[in-house]
Amino acid sequence: MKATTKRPVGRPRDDERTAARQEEILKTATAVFAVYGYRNTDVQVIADMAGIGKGTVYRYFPTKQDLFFAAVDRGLQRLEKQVLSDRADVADPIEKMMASVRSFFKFFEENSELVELFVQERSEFKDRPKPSYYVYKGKNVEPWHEIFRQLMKEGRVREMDADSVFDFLMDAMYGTIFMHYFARREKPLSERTEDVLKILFTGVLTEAEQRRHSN
Amino acid sequence: MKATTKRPVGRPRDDERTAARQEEILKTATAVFAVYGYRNTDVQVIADMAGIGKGTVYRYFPTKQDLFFAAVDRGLQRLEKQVLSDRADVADPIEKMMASVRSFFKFFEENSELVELFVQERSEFKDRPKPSYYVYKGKNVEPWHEIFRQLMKEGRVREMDADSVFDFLMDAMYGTIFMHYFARREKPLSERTEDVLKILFTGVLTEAEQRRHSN
Amino acid sequence: MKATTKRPVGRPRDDERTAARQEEILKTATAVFAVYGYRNTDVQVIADMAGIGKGTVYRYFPTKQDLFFAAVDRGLQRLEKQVLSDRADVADPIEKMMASVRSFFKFFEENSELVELFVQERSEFKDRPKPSYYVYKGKNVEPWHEIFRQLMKEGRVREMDADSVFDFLMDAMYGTIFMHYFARREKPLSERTEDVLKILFTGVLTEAEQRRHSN
Amino acid sequence: MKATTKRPVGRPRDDERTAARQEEILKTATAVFAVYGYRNTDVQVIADMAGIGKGTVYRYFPTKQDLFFAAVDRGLQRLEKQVLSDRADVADPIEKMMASVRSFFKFFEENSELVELFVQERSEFKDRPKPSYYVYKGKNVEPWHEIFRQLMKEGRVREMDADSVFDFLMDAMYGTIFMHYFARREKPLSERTEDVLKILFTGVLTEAEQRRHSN
DNA sequence: GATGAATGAGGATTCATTCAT
DNA sequence: AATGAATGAATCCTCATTCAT
Repeated sequence: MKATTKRPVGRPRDDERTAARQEEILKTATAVFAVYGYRNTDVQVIADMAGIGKGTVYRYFPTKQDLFFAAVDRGLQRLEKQVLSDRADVADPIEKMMASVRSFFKFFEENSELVELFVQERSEFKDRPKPSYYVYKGKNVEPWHEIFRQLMKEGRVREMDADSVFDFLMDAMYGTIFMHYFARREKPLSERTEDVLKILFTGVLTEAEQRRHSN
Repeated sequence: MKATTKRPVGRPRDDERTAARQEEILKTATAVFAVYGYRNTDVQVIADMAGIGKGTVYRYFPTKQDLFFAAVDRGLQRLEKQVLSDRADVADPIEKMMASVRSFFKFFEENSELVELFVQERSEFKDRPKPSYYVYKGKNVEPWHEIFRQLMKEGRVREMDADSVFDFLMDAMYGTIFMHYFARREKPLSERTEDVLKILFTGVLTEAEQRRHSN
Repeated sequence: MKATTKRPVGRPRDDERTAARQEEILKTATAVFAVYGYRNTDVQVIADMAGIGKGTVYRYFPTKQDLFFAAVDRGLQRLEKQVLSDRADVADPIEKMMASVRSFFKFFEENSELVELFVQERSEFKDRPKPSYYVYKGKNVEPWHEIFRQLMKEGRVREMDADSVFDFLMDAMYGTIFMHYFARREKPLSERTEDVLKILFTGVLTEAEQRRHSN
Repeated sequence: MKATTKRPVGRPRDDERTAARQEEILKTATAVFAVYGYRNTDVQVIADMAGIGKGTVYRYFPTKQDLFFAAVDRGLQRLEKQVLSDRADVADPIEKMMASVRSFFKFFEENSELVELFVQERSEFKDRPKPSYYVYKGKNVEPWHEIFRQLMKEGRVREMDADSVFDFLMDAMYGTIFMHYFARREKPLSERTEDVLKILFTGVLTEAEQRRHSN
């Protein structure tokens, strides 16, 4: 049996250095992948931009694919962290929704490279068992369902299938950021937030038409 | 004496055969690109699946890129044609909207490879001057604006910026199809149509909450 | 059994037409090969420039190589014809030499593409049993030897190995045209004729030095 | 404490090994290009003959063209070096000329592949800004002019345009080596040296005829 | 005979990954 | 541990030649 890690002193700094370098590589890789695309990116370029040797990159990430996935996952974690943080202090469920959407758009406005990474993940790795946004959604589906159920019980949100609402929300949100960058809109993403929330909340029809339409 | 037809005495052109073969190549290419992705697709495979020589593919499309773009454009044209056709006989503007959305979803349900092509186009050719959906949107923006303006004048749609509504509609629609395939939902896309329309039309809030929210 | 060609009248014009077309192809091919080089020349381009179909080119010349060789040979024949014609009326052997050299340079000045063809023949077909200039030289070696022998007998040309003189003459002549085009000299080739003849005839040393050198 | 050498802690460069390998590649490439011709040469063959991977060849020379040019340039440098070295200890200008010509012929006798490379350079890269022999000539033109001027002043070389003499010399020299290999002469090139020098110096005419001819 | 559509062998180049130092 | 030299599998594209019309 090997000795268990118990050497008390030694060089504990290395772990830190390792983590910092890993983060540095991921940051660089994210930027490069976003600009050139996964297939058009030469690992050498990432190494150069990170100021390290190519072999070192491979020391931290065994394959280019691993590196890419790690970059995507890092982005997802940062997204999740920011959204959770931004809505943490909000109590009212509707406000919570609004805060989430705002945070979501703000994040992608500041990290637009991530949109590219998501698209590339889908484009290159159709068969990745757990595409990233999927994971993200998975983790969030329960809390959101909870919010919706509560709002329906309170009579603030129309009685409808919680899944449908949630899916629509996700689709509208992801669709908005995708299209924003696909279509190269110039209006800042954050400025679209209120429009999206308004339509999501109240729909496009007038009250009268809504009623007529319900029959 | 025969009419002087310059010099071509040899094998006469067969435009029909040419067009059919081109269509065949595009169909095959669409399928193959969708499955393997642009970069992972070997033109040889397309040729094999189409049952022709590789040189023939290059005879019809000078580069792999040209072939890809042609496949995307063919898809767009078919989409446009179907949507226009499906809503042609609908008079009421709101019914027109509904018919469009239904047609749109139906089309992508039947041609899900196109979703892949769109994603790949963005992923590989970020700088294509006119990404396809963009063109599609461009052509449709004016008719839609017209519909919205009319509906607002009739008091059937809330007074709001027509651009915002249109963008939201596009985002929600494209977002829905993207997410549908990204997230590998199992529910058929067509079944989501009514949900999407309903939320789009009436929002998620109850009437009471909508009013409260408007203040 | 097929009828043997005995129809007395018919279309005797065809042979002429065939010959003219063959000549036309060779002329075009010479120009195109000279500009792009053998390997970089697409037979399609020759066909296009000749205003005929590619298949027709292959009807006249079974392979690209055959076409190239035919173009070279055509050039050689024209060269030989011109040189022989230009010196036909000259009686004095030294004048004959001068006329030949002048004619040679003049020909390549007017048909500089041929220089390219010769170079390419050597570059691409090292193993051609009978490289063109070789053939040319072969046909001419005997007449020239005769001229030299006569001049030596008359005491007008120094006693030396006729082969050496002939080789030197050929080398100096071909060397001059090669270098002229290789080095892209601007002075017309024809203007070099007298310089070359003078050095060839009298050498570069002064009389005094020549004598000193002979000891 | 060690001197701070930036970051490179990894495998140290081995400039010597690199230079040796580069030289090895060029030597192999020269031989292969000479035998098969530029266009008919598969870089894989060069790699195989050099006993290295194809990728390694491309690591040293980014394109096949670069490799070819490097091979030509290496040949030229060796030629120049040898000629300069062989005539370095010769003081008398005429002896210098003779030494140069002998050295030149000797070099190409021992490096006949270079003749092929020169021809191919012309054949494939007509538009290379500075064809090799051109560069060679350019570097040598001034020293040679100096020699000629001096000889004329001393009354050892006939008064004539130094350019004409130089061009003739170059043409005769290059022409001789070209023709020697084009025509596959069997007599060793070095044995032609004296013949060439003799004619170059004294011409072919007898003294009497030279005089008659000068009028 | 003439034409040009179809074919596929051939070859340059890229770049992920390995591994000697 | 870090580095970058070495490798070769993978792929796009060209174009001589064939052959149906």
